[in-house]
Amino acid sequence: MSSTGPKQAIYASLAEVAQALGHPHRLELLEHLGQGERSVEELSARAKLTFANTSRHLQILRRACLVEPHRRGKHVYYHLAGDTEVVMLLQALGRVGERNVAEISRVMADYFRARDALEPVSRRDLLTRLEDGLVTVLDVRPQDEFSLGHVPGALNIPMAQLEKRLAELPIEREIVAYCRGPYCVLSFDAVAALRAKGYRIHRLEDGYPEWKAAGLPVETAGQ
Amino acid sequence: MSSTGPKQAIYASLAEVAQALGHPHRLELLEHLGQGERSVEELSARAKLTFANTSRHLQILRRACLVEPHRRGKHVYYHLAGDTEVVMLLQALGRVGERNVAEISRVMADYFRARDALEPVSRRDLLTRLEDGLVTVLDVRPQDEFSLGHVPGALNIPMAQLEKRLAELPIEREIVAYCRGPYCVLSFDAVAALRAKGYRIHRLEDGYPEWKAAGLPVETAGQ
DNA sequence: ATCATATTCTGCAGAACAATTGAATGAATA
DNA sequence: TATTCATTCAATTGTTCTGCAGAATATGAT
Repeated sequence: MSSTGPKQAIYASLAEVAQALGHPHRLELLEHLGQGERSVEELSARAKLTFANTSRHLQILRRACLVEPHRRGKHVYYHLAGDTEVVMLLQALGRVGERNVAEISRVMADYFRARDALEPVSRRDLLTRLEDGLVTVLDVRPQDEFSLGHVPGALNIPMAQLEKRLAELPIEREIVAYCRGPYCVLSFDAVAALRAKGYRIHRLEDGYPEWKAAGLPVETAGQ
Repeated sequence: MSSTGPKQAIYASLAEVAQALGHPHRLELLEHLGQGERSVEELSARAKLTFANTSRHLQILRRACLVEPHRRGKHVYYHLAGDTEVVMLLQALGRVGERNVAEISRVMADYFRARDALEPVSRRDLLTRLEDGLVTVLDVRPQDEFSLGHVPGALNIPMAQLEKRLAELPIEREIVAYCRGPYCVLSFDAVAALRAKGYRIHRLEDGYPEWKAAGLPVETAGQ
C-alpha cells in the first residue's frame, strides 16, 4: 500500500523536503542562511532559539537536503544546498502565500505597505539604472551579512546606524534600499525613515538572496 | 516569544502552507488536481485512499489555501487555488529534490531514465515545432483528464489503449508524448513501448499542468 | 414542505511522529 | 588536558495520520 511505483518514492522524498519547510523557525533559519553561511552559534543568536533547538532544526533541514554543514575550526558552518534552487523554492512558496493566504496579505498591508506605499523597484530596473549610474543602492543589513555578498557598488549602512550616518547619503540622488528578503523589516523601515527626511527612496523587490539567485552580479567585499 | 513582528506572522502562515505539502498523499492529490477539478470521490479512487482520509487531506490543503472547494450537484469539486502559482511551487519543490536528494536522483535514474535515455523536449521547443506542424503530440492520460484541458492539437490515446490504437500514430512523424507531470509514469512507459516498435518518440518535459502554468496555449475539448 | 438518498465532513481512539529544553556526550583546537 | 562548539539523548508535551462510525449537508422526488 506504500510504494506502488517510483512516484510514491519520489513523493515521499519531496514530502520530507516540504515538511522541513513546514515550521516557522526553519523558514527563518533559511532566511538567514540565504545571506551566506553561518555557524550554529550565530544562527541561534539571530533566530533567538536555544542552541540545542537550533541544532535540531538544522538537522531536519540537513536530512531534507536543504542545507549542508562543513566544519571550519571549532565551528560548524551551514549553508544552503544549491542556494539558487532553494531560494527559488522559498520565493515560490511566498508567491502562493501572498496570493492565497488572506492572513499574509493582511499583514503585508498592515505593516509593510504602510511604510512603502509605492511598488518596489524590480531587479531588472535596478540593474539598468545601476549601469547608467543613476542610483545609489543602500544595503541596510548588518555589516557581516553585507561582507558575505551584496549588490555591486552598494553602500552598507546597517539599520542601527542609519540616523548617524545620513551624511553619507546624497539627498539629490535616488536611492534603492534592500535587505534580507521580502519579509525582512529592515528595508521597509529604512524607506519609512528616509522618506520622512525628504529622500527619494524605494525598496528593491525581495532582497539579496533573490538577487543572487536570479543570476545577477554580486560583489564580495569582506575577504 | 512568538510574534516579535510581522515576519513571524508571515512565516507561521507560510509554514502552514509548506506543511500541507509535507505528506506524500497530499502531493499526489495535488498532482491529480493539477489536471483539473475533481470530486472527493474521484480523487479517493485515483489516489487509492479511503474516502474519509481523502476528505481529511483535502481539508488540510484547503486550510493552507492550496485548494478550493465548490459544490456542483451532489459532488464537492476541488481545484487548485490559483493553479499557476501552486504548480510553480510544486515545480520548484521538484527542482530542489532532483538536485539535492540522492534518493530522488536514484529513482529517476533507475526507473525513468531507463525508459527514455534522451533529454526531454522543452516546452519552448515543442511550441515552435508545433507551429511548423512537424510533430505529433500524444497525450497518454485517461480521456477524462484530456477533456479537462490539453496541449492544442494533441492526440489522446490513454496508456491502456495504446497497443490497440497504434494505427492512429503515423510512424514516419516524430512524436512528443506527455502526461500528468514529471513523476507520472505514463509518458515514460509510452516512450518505452513506442521506441520498441520503431517510433521516433520523445517525452515532453513535465506534463500538462506545467504547460498550462507556463502560460502556453491550451485547448478544452470535452465540453 | 418533507423524505430518501448520495456525498462529504467530523469526532473518536490508537499509534506514530514532532518540538522543546536541559544534561550528557562527541569533536576539534590550543 | 582543558576549552569551546556542536550533536545527541531523555523526557515531556503536543500534533498528525488513519479507519471506523455517525453526523451534517445538499439534491431531487414525492
